[in-house]
This record gives sequence, structure tokens and C-alpha cells, in this order.
Amino acid sequence: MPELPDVEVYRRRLDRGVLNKTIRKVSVSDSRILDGVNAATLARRLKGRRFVDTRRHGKHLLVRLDKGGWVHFHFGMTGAVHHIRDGDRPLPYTRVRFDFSDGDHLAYTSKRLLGRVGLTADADAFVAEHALGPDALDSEMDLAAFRKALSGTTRAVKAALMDQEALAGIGNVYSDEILFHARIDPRTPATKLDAAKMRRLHRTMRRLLETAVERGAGSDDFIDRVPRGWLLPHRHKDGRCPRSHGALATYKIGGRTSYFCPRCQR
DNA sequence: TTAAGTGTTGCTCT
DNA sequence: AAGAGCAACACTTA
Repeated sequence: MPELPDVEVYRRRLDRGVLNKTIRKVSVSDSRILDGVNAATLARRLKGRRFVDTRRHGKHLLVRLDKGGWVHFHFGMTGAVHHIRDGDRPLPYTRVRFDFSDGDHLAYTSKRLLGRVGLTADADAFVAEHALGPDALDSEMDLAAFRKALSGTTRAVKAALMDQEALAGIGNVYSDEILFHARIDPRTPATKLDAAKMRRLHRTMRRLLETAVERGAGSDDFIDRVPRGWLLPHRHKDGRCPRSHGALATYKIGGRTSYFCPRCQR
């Protein structure tokens, strides 16, 4: 479920496991995953290089190469990166594999092929080209910046939270979670949030995203570590509100299903 | 068997 | 012009 917290966990995984190792080989098993580069060029550009730094902006992960340039990763709905140790079994749906000289490899997996991997010269330029708004967890995302990100739109607050050009990093699952904890109806027009609700929404957003990162969002066992009282495990047909225990309501926005509690969120 | 789904893009319609 | 709705992408699961 790669939204901001998941991608941040992936980023830390790379920081811990694969920085400064020499890339020996890059293999692409399905080139549909590549964005603006072919497999041969990607391999040629990376061979002999090292990953030296990581950056995340919203749901995008950028990894800097020594001697310049970055590899960018986007995960779609089913993507991830894994540090696979020498001798361990390769993962199914590995679409791009970066082999290091110590025998370990970095696996970029994507079941549904909705993500993308590519090269970019400059991380800031990449963010600008994709018209990404400020990152939802960046230190500069204070109340004033948050208010600005949601201002000037009559859209439902849920749609505004998910708009990557307004605020980068929040998707369907976390927008539901944040609105649930802030006790705001997802259909509320963003313009109609008063100062108190805006403050509550901002604080809730930061707290939940931080907690999700701490708990290892995006890891296989995250489901076992989801804090009590979160909506996440109840987002399914017949799910009940963990607070009021009433039936959850759903409605569609942009083809996505939104779950909320009509008693707690108004 | 059918449909829905964590994301994004691009197109149509209002 | 903003914003909603929809299809497409490939595959799994309910």
C-alpha cells in the first residue's frame, strides 16, 4: 500500500542496507515498468556506480548515484523495494534487480506493473516536473503551509488531501485514516473547515503519518503492529467503526472507495 | 464467476 | 476553468 509512510520505510531500508555498495549488474524482467529509459541504457548507466543518498517526496523515492544522477522509483498500488541478501531466494514479481558486488541485491517488485522506475538528472527538477506539492511530512509542512495546501478549493476535503499537486504523499487509505481520527466527514468541502478543524486535521495528519512510519508501514508484518483504534483493519465490507462499533459507510470518489463512520465523523 | 482494489494518467462532460 | 467520472494498466482475492 505504498503511500507516504510505506515509501519512507522503503527509503530507510535502502539507507540501512544498500548505500555505498557497488552495482555490478542491473536486470529488467519487464521493461513496461521503465519510465523514459530502456533496459540497456539503465544497466549501462548504473554499472560500476554506487547509491549514495536517498530522498523521498510524497510517494516518490529518489536514490542518488555517485558521480551524479538519480534513480527514481514510484510504486503504484503494489510495488515495493527489498534488500535481498546473498543466497536468499529472489522475490516473485521482481521487475528490476540491482545486483551489488557483495552478492546482495535490491529488488524492485511490482505485481500489477503500475509503478515506474527511471533516471533523472536532478531530484528538485523531478519534483517540479511532476508538479508535486509540498511533502506532507516535511518539517516545513506547518499549520500555515497545510492551510495553504487545502485552500482555494471547493472539493471534498478527502479529495484535497489526496491531490498530489496540493500535498504530496497521502492516498486513499491514509486520507480515510486521518479524517477518521480528526472526526471529519470526508465529504466536507475543504473551504468549510473552520480554524479548529483545520488545526485538528493538520495535527492528526502529522501524528498518524509519523506513527505509521515508526510501526513499519509497508512491511509484511505491519498489519500486526497497526495501533488499536485505527480504521485501517476495518476498511472492508461489513467493517465496523473501532470507536462507536457502528457500521462503516462507504462512498466513491474518483473510483476509489472511501470508508468512514457517519456517527463519529461529521 | 464477477468485481473490486492501495495509484496515476488522460480524456470527456458539465 | 475546476472538478467529477471513467477507463486503462495486470493481477489477486473475496
